[in-house]
Amino acid sequence: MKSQICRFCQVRQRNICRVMTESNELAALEAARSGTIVVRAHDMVFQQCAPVGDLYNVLSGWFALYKTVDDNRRQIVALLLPGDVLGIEPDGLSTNSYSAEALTAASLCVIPRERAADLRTRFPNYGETFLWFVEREYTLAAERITSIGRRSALESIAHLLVEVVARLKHHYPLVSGESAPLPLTQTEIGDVLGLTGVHVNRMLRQLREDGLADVQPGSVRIIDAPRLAELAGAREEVFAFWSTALPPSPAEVSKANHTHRAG
Amino acid sequence: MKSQICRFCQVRQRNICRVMTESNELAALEAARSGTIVVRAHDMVFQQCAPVGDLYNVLSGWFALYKTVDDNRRQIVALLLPGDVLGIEPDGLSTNSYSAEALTAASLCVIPRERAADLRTRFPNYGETFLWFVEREYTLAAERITSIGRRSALESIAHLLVEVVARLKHHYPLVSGESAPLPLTQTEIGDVLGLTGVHVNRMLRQLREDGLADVQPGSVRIIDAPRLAELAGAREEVFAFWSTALPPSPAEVSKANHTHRAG
DNA sequence: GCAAATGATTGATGCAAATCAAGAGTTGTA
DNA sequence: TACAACTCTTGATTTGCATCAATCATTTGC
Repeated sequence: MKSQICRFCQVRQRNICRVMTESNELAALEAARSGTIVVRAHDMVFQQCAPVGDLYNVLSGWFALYKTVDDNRRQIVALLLPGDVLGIEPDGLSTNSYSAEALTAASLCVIPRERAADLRTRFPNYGETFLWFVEREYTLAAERITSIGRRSALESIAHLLVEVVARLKHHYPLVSGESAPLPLTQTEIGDVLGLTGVHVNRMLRQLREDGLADVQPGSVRIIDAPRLAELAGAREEVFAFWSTALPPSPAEVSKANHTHRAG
Repeated sequence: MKSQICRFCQVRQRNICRVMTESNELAALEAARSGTIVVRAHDMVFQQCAPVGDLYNVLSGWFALYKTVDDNRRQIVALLLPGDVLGIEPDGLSTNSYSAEALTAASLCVIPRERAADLRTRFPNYGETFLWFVEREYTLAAERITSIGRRSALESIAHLLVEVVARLKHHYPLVSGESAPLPLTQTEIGDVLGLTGVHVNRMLRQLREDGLADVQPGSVRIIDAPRLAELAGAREEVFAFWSTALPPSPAEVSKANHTHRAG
């Protein structure tokens, strides 16, 4: 049954919807969503100056959010992985402040913006979880600012690799813990870190020669995790958070939703 | 009466609390807050690796959120003005991901973190407004990433000046619209944009010589707003948002809180 | 009212990363 | 099969910004 799709959703345990476990909550989710979008690699989801549209949950694939300064300067402001929220914009902004495109073949769960607000209001724990995901994106953005502003090219690339592998562990308990998909071209890595593709190439070669990490088209292999993390200036605890942290547990959630409905 | 302080709060119309207008809502705010903190310029509010503490509303003054890479590299990830929320961190992170310090003499309204969560849950519109402020910070962070990553030093300084003046208009309808306080040293401007103080100095001189803006210790004067905005690559609408946008109006809010309590 | 910081300003020099250029693989496709 | 379009790679050159260094100009403290 089409209307029961949320019950069988593969990524529900890893995204906002995880706090919605009871049958009326699942029904509310199913009523709120307006469909699924499947896109190919390099398809654009929405564009910077277009009117603000729907919200999305990333079901599969990678996305890049980016801003264009002029025709030949592009800055990726966020990388989105399965479970992440796509379309964060403060209410009152009439046009998107960034563009979004798929980096790989991907799929999205579509939630009209006002229905998401309705869910947050009716189910406070859904609201709390939504907030948690936005706060998490903010934390990543702050880290990115630090990389671009004050870390050397080598350090910030190392940091990005460690970050991505940590975030991926969220979704795929990797066999070795040292290898992961990385569907980014060198130019795209440059667009994330404010560098040119040429320079990214040289820094990747150095990481390889130094025996820290080996980036091949489509994948990363972490060779010496401790030294790579040290180069990245990584705080152990923060990466642990990215790889394991989840919003408040379903148990807490359902309790709070109950409390609220009862009060 | 001490317990009635929120009713007379000067910045309430400009911060999260603006949606709490009815007397039970104000009472809830007053019960939630645990006090006011007054700090001097350069006082630290909390430090990067310390356990996550309270949430704050900025009542007056400016604050800087920053990360330290090593002893001699510092990156300011956000500038906070009156009305802004201080202490955004996703639940589950046990230590702060950044430090916070006052740039001027300033004051903060203190809200224990779990009580803020309680307010969001009990008053869904407070929750929506809280989310709005976090989303707004995220938007600013994305813009900062773009400045540092893909704009020249001159462009990103121009952008910062336009941004700050726009955000200040929120609070102080300025007489001329062209002049504003800017309690940042040149080194601090550099720490915001990933530049050295020396280079900031040269770029500021150029802005002055080109007749775009005049930054003096403690203040900015925008001389040619259109040309400065063009140099900044500013989208008109976005700056308009920063200078005027507010979260959902009290009218909408009180309606929704009612609806929810009734349902 | 003098000393000691602190911040602003300017010059000289060095380097990290951009830009320009060109060849080698790869992938898609006509 | 071959052509077009990417992507990766490497070398040569340029440049924007950092670094080092010194001199002023303001504040702050005693």
